[in-house]
Amino acid sequence: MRTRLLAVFRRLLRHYGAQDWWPADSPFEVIAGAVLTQNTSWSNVERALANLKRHHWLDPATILAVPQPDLAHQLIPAGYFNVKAERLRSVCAWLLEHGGIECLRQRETGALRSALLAVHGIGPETADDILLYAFDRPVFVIDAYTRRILARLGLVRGDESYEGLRALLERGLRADVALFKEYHALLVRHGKDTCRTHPRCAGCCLAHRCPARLPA
DNA sequence: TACCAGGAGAAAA
DNA sequence: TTTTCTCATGGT
Repeated sequence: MRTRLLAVFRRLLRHYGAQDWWPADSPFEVIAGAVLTQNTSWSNVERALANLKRHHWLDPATILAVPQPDLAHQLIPAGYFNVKAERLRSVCAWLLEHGGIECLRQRETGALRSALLAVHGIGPETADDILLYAFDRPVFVIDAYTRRILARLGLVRGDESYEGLRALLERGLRADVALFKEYHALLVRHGKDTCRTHPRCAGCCLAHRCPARLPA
């Protein structure tokens, strides 16, 4: 498993180059982006984040001080703006209640993950985005791309539970923050890449050496 | 026009 | 417990 997972990683890295995720200037921007990107394309998230930056609102205390309708208005480009305004406020309240990001860094990964999952609006994938990219914890993020691509490559079944698939990959690769960050980024990069031979294939190119994208 | 995108929670079955 | 519905904008 480890050998095959690393082989896929090396092929993706060779083909796309390092993605250097997460695109953010601060750990809090990672957290905000993780909430805003739920079921939403990143280009739309960038517009909402730009709105927050323009207003100098990209800060937990400020976001809590702003009236929720005003916050929601700035989140319109990211879609689900009422839901996301509430979720962003929930995670900001949680951060402040626990002394902020740097204070939370003292916590053990399992305890931190449980605490994150208890926050309204933070599910497994969002929690793991935050743990890996904001807290530098060796947690493998499972998203639709990961499941689809690795299933098409025959490395996993594809119908595993979120936790089952995460455990499978973390055991297979061993704890490596830098590897997990780059691997997830490359899977997303590949998943977004539309194959000219097989539209919306998301992964077939690696599996079948699609001539449209991978040299024979 | 219909579908999808870097999900999660509530409601219904 | 599992499945379905809701939230919503922007690009293809």
